[in-house]
Amino acid sequence: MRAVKASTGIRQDQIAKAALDLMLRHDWKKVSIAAVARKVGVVPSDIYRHYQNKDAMLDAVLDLVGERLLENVRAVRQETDDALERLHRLLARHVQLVRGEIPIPRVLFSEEAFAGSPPRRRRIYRLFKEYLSGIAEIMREGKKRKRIRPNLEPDSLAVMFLGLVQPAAILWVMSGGQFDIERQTDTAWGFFNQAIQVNQ
Amino acid sequence: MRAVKASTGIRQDQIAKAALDLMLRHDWKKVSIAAVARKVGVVPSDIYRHYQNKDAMLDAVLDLVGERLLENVRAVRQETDDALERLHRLLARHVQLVRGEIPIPRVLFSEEAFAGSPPRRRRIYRLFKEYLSGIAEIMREGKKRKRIRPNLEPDSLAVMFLGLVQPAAILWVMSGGQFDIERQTDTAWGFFNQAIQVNQ
DNA sequence: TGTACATCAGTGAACGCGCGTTCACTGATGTAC
DNA sequence: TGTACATCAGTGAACGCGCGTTCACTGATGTAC
Repeated sequence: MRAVKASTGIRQDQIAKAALDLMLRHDWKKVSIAAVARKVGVVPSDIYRHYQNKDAMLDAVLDLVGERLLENVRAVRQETDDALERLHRLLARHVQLVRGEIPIPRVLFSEEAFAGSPPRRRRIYRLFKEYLSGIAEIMREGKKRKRIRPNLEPDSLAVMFLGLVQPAAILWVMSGGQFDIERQTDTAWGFFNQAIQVNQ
Repeated sequence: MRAVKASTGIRQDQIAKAALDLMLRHDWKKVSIAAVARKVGVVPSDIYRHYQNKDAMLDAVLDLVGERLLENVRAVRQETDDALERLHRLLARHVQLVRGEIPIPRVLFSEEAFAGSPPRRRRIYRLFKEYLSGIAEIMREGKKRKRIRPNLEPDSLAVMFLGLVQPAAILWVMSGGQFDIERQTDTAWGFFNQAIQVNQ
């Protein structure tokens, strides 16, 4: 049965999302053009109508992921003024992304991140850095408002902040959902929060 | 030129080490039988004399990595009695492994860890867990000797400990060695150490 | 000590599968007159 | 309002490359007598 026509703009988006979704279960190499096409409801060769090749498709997927991460930073900034509360919520949102919609570990620790073409690697590195600097910015403001201890360096602290989720996220994926990521990050947050906040 | 004969025991070891070495630069999928063979100095088909298939080869590689990690735990236990010093040294050793000899991120966060066959995934998960429980054990002893605060839970703390290196290790690999992993882990350790130790 | 045979590691050609990509086509949708 | 043509998304067959794996072989090493 012939698929209903759709404009390239729409299809590009559908394709990127389908690919990202497939990455919940497989890594990029195993996400075949055929599988993406099947999910979108077209035939493999039609993908090439909308993306130059598989590589260009990956760029679109990376954009999606980056967008989601930065969106979370923006959201928690709006939700509250308190740096500690912002971080707490960001952590929760990050966990939600990992658990539900977005295979962050598979995208950010993918082979492409480690050994892809230099421009691709730089792109992922930049994405990572942008997220980190969003986190650092929250911390900087927290220091100014005397919520976070003055002797701590925001940039290093931001990397440590990621360390609160990362091993947990990996254990969670690796265990097939067995590992209790919520509990681990809750505990980790309690510890981290305690260690960075200015004592009243 | 025909390769010099060697016994299967020796070749198996050479092959596993060659494969692990190649993983410093490529992920498992890209580590071809041909490349491993070339590195060992034999012809691709000879690999099958010593391993049933590529999968069996990966098991051997995982054994190597696991062995190195647990070896570090044993070593720092012997070097000093103090829990905090043990942890500090373990962190340094872990960084050394990442930096130099062993592509820990590529092995432990590999596609095989995330989506390999269930037995393979369980195997890597177990390896991870063993390392973690080695770390937790050091912490438990530290609590007993009143070096580590009594209100902290060793198992969660061990995962957090991994969080001190993990993001840094990934940034280091991703940036092609640009990111200053030493500085980051030093800072992170100072922070962590301060937060877990019993104040004198 | 030498000879004959068994054992086993190393070789090279060939096979086959998965999968990304190309290409000439079909048919639907939009637009000019 | 209807017709003709241009544009562009969707199709299916075919190609080619990379790579794991097989297999019948060669030749070196070890061992029995």
